[in-house]
Amino acid sequence: MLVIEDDPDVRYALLRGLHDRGHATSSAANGIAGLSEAKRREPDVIVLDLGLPDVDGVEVLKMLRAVSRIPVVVVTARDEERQIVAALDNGADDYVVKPCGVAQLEARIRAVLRRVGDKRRVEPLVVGGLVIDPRARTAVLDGDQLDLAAREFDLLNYLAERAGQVVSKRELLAEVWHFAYGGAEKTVDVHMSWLRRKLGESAQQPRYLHTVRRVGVKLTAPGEA
Amino acid sequence: MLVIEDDPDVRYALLRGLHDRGHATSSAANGIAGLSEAKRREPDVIVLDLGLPDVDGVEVLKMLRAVSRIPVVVVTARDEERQIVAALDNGADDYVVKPCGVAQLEARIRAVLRRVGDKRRVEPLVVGGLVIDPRARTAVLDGDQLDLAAREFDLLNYLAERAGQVVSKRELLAEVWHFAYGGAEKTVDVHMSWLRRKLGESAQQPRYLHTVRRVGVKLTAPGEA
DNA sequence: GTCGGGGTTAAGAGAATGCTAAGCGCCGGT
DNA sequence: ACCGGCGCTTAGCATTCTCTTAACCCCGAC
Repeated sequence: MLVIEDDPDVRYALLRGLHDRGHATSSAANGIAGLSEAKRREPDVIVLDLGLPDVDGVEVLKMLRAVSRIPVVVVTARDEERQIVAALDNGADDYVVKPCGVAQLEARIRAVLRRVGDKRRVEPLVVGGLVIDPRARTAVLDGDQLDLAAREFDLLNYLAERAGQVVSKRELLAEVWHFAYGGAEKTVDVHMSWLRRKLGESAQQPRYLHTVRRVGVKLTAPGEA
Repeated sequence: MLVIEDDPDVRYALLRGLHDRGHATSSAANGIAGLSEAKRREPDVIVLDLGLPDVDGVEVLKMLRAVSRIPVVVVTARDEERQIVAALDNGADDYVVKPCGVAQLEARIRAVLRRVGDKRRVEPLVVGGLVIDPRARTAVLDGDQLDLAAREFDLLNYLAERAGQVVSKRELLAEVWHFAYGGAEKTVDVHMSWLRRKLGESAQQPRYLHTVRRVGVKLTAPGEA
């Protein structure tokens, strides 16, 4: 889910609301950044404000449609009704008139996803003896339910989504902690340690959580590389 | 499909347009007539103009909501923004700003129908020893009927529809309380507490209502994760 | 040996939650 | 119109839990 919206207040409100509902979110404050984000992240849905500072929203939409068919929900202020038509003609999947609540927006998003066939995974993630259900926020290891704190679960979930890949601490700070910049990487170490304890392993004898020195960490099933 | 709209031109335009698209339609020119039509015909959707000659549209909505949960799409002129908020707070499912085309209105109607469509379940919800009948608005726990206030029932029902999933308080405020923005999350806590009492459990010893710290709450059958 | 990374543990600050009680508005009865 | 009850929200306080920071240790590379 990518939100392209210039007003920081609105953007933040949307991100928070959508994140709370279990969407993985990212955002951009203008059209150019939005397009590059869209290409980089390949979100399942894009929420696009028409009133962007740099490029007209409809232009953004055209450029998007030139390369992908990611569903787009357009958000627009009232006095841009002509643009709504243009947006729909250029492949927008739905639109919402501001001001609108997050609930309404999310309903539209759900509807759009349903329409195009929601490919979002609803199945739990499985990595070896680990089963992670993001919707229930439960993690089961070899049949035993793990009791994880919020960050611990988010961390494990993020790594499980990328099982087998090395993930840098900086990336974790950005994606799991939602720190735009900086943040102490040490914090990640601490949480990793706790996670290892709860997974019944240690850094010396890792089973799932592997440190890759100077690079980051990797979650793999035991026995695999 | 019932259209409650005082302006004859608009009314006929809507009726004709909607009829042409295969909806069974009826109409009323004022609030009183609209309410009696709604009661008599039990339409699947109601299109409600806020600017009625006899009764304020929001009042009509309130009266409607007192007796039914038929989806309502509100139609409003531009300068009635406060009323939009009031309408949504009183249970409107969506709104459209005039002037708008029939196509647009119909899209909204479709979206609303789609949204409530899955909710038109006739079967009661069952979660462990809990049986919830949304139509009768009754909840039974282990054979005993629970005496729930309106909000308590809505809350329980919403959670039961998503049994096993974690739901955030903000989502609850949006979906159960119909607060577009903000709202005090403490309110949810209080209702949760009351619900727990009536379910014969406490936060320390939960059976159905589980707190997921920093995320939200989850309704599950006892014994399940 | 020394330096840079990591790993682990400990502890305090701050946030989130649970619950009681008070306040308030709405509605039905009189 | 007045009264009383009920349901909902707000306020406050106690309590629990999480996250971060800080400190110290270990290890491998140079």
